Amino acid sequence: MEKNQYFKAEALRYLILAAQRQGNRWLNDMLKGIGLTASQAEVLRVLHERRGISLKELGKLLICESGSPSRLVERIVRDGLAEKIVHTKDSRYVTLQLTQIGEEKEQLVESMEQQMYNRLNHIYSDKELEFMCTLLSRFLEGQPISEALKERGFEIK
Amino acid sequence: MEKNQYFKAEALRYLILAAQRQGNRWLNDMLKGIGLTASQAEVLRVLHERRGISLKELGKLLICESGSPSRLVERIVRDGLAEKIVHTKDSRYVTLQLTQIGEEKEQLVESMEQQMYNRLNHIYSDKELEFMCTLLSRFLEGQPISEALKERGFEIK
DNA sequence: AATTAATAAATGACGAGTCATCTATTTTGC
DNA sequence: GCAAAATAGATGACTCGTCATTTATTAATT
Repeated sequence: MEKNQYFKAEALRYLILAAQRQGNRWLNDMLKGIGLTASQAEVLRVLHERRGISLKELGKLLICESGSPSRLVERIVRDGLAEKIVHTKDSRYVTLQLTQIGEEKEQLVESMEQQMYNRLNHIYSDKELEFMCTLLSRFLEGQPISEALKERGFEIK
Repeated sequence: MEKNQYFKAEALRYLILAAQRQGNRWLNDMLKGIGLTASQAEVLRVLHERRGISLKELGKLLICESGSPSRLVERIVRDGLAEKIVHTKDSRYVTLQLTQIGEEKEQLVESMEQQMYNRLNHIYSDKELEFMCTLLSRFLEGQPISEALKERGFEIK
């Protein structure tokens, strides 16, 4: 029944890719209703939790993007969901703050995400969720992205 | 220790996203050496296995893209790795074939992928790989992408 | 104080991804 | 045979995602 030594590793690779894409499509389908994308929604959630952080700090917290989220934020500002405030003491920094509309949309994002999490809770038992998280964490150990996950509180211990 | 009912589901969501991104960066780093992207590499692998399939059939087999891979293939043809041949009986169809250079690069892709699979085999036991595949398959059950995975042979049974 | 380093953010360039729409061709149903 | 429906692929528009480079500002070095 064994194909070759790489069979399961390759299957895992494509299953992770497929799961990420599928989940993204679900979320984007819901978010489309309020004119947001999954990446923009992640920014709103982070800015709601940590008002006044800089672009650089935001970048270190996002999972959806590894570099500087300049343009992601640019579109969010353009759409009136957040505003940039140049730091008074060090004008290299730009701090970010959600607008009233941004805060309102953030609330809607939360409820949409919960629909997705309900779905996951329905598919998987608590132990299964935990086991998958543990195994995926092992894969990411030592990578820069692990810092972001840790900062965001997604540590499974 | 429980944060809230959605904590693990949310962690899983972001861990899958992070793992997909991380794996993609690894692969792209390697592939950059031969001027390819991970998506292009997937196309080469599929076209190597199934010579002469149409764009539509290719689209149904790819995990990296859900729609029609018109432009992905466009760039591969532009770079001289494959050629399009209009079907003689039904000129709506375009069939695809790797060029000599395309075949050579496909071989290099295989060996680079194996490096990644070796890494996965080192991180995980056989049972762990299998369990993760089983659980991720459950998430994708009933979704169109499952057909692609099945066609590609990534069924864990 | 002037020059150099370092740092934050913006920008250019490119290739994905996705959805909607358009074009060309073939099938179908009468 | 011909108009309508179906189908394959191309294309437009938009947003990611990533890397490299540039710009502006501050910190460090001499």
